[in-house]
Amino acid sequence: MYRTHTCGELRIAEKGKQVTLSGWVQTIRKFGAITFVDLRDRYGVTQLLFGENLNKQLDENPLGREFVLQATGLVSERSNKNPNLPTGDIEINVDSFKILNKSIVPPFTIQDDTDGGDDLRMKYRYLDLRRNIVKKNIELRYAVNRAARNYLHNHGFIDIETPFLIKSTPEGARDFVVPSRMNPGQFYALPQSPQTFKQLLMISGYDRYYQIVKCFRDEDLRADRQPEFTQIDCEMSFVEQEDILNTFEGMVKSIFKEVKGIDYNEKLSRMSWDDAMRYYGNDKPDIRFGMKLVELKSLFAEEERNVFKEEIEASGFKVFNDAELVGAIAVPGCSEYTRKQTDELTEWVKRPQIGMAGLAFVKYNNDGSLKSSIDKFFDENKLRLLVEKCQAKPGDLLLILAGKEERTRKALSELRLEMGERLGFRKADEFKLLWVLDFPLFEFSEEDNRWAARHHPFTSPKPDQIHLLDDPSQYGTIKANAYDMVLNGNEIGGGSIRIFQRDVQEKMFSALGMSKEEALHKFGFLLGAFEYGAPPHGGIAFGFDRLCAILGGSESIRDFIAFPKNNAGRDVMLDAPSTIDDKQLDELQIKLDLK
RNA sequence: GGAUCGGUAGUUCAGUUGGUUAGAAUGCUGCCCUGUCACGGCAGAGGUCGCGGGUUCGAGUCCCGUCCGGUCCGCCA
Repeated sequence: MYRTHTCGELRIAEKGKQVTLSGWVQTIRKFGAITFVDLRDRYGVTQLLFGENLNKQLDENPLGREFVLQATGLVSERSNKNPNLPTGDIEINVDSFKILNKSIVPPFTIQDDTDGGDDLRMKYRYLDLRRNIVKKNIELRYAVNRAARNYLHNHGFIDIETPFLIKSTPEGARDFVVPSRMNPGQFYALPQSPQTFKQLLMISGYDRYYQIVKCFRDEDLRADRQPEFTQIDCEMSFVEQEDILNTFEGMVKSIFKEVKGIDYNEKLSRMSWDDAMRYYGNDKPDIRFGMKLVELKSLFAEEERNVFKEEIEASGFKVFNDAELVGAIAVPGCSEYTRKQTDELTEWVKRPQIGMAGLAFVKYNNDGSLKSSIDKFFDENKLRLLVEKCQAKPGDLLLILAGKEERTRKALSELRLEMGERLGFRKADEFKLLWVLDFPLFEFSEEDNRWAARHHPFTSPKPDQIHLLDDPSQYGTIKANAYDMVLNGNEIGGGSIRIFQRDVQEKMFSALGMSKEEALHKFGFLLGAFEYGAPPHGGIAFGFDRLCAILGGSESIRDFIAFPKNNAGRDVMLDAPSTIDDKQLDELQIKLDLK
């Protein structure tokens, strides 16, 4: 028997028991005649005491860090207790031990505050996973998984697996493809989501489906984006949007309760997509703090802008002149910013990623006076108007951006988040959930010069707007029965009520610039299925990795995935992807012609 | 496709204006130590300064290229 107990469970109550533990050597502390060893396993750390009688044996079989050790001895009360350790009242007075396996010196220390860099940790991920801090994340992930499953099971959902080798439909993200040996020249695609399968399951009558499932997208990575990631994928029949919102509000609250012990009692806030864009410049607002965007253009009436035109252009601040959007945020308590600080913010918005031409500011000083970077263009009355419009308070710093609508909105949003971050308004232990509703059905793709589905092509328009699908000039105004759940400024879930009638779906495909033949070729199976009694249905999918990361207080999902890819999509441990043998290529009848 | 930061001891990093033998901490090895738990003390080993080229009397330091890693933009229905 390798062990009678784990390294995390022994307490003073077990004093006097003869036990055997197995685990990894965390640290060795040698004191001449006696030696302390901290033995670690998944469950914790227990101190082993090697007395004088074992010195000879230790000399012959020296221990090292990360050796796998089995030790038998008596549970003893420590003379010096360690209150920082759950097992800190006891130690094992070892009378025999056995080295089960040796270890070479690990490339980084297996500790919470490891000295290892990311690169190295990923290369030796199996060692990194031994670290308590990473183990906690992996355990948290399982807790979220379990909480979701429990909730969904208790609400009548069943888990049905859907295939991974499916058909490529180049709509949306780029597909990962897999060559078919038995069908030379043909390829499977890995699913970006089980979307069409879960809709087919609704048609089959499995009216509550879920799956915690891998999805694949061949797009560039980010700290919160991996090429293979996991979704909590759900679909329901005979439901309206309200049913789905309530059901999954419940699921997320249940996850909060079970995983974090948080009672999220209030009903989730709801915001229209229009309002999200207007007040936050963003379809996933972080509502842990205010600093809403204020549109100021109305204050710069045409004639007044013209009055200042020349001066403004001469000053280099011409953006006010022909700006599509002039917007501001009132940053609380920053009116005392120095020139250096405002200059730094100006540089910040000028970075290519933000791409603004400049930044104007108004300091609303605590004594009520105003000081701005645009004093020479605007008299005090005008500045007062700005301040009032922003509902600023003394002590606030107004930051004003102007330019092209989309870019400026985005920049204001980024600036708001940045200032929120700098001022400590984005606390990792505060959680604010939000539904964003009424997304536009389409967005125009400049690249393809056509309308594209904002969510996906199976999303239903608002029922009273379905007729607008017949009028391309109205595409921009159609709203969808689509919804996102947002947690602290992150989209954690999104879904929609689906189209379930063949003619509507055909119109949708046509609106997306797909010919009838093309639609049949790509989605004939779905169109056909719609003709056999498809029920009204809708669903949602949650980004499982991202949800775990946020609950774990991290921006990066990599620490919540046991074996993640790096930012070039490589697994640095396996060194994958890699080339394959000529034999494999031959079998697939594939010839490489690399450019 | 683009921007940006980084690459120096096993590891994390410092290295001034280009100037003698490239440092610190930690880890590692050895010795000492009977109550540590970030043990302590003494001694020691450990370097292709990512790689290639260039400028220079002289390059870790400057320039060009390249590779690797982090972050971001584009992209991600």
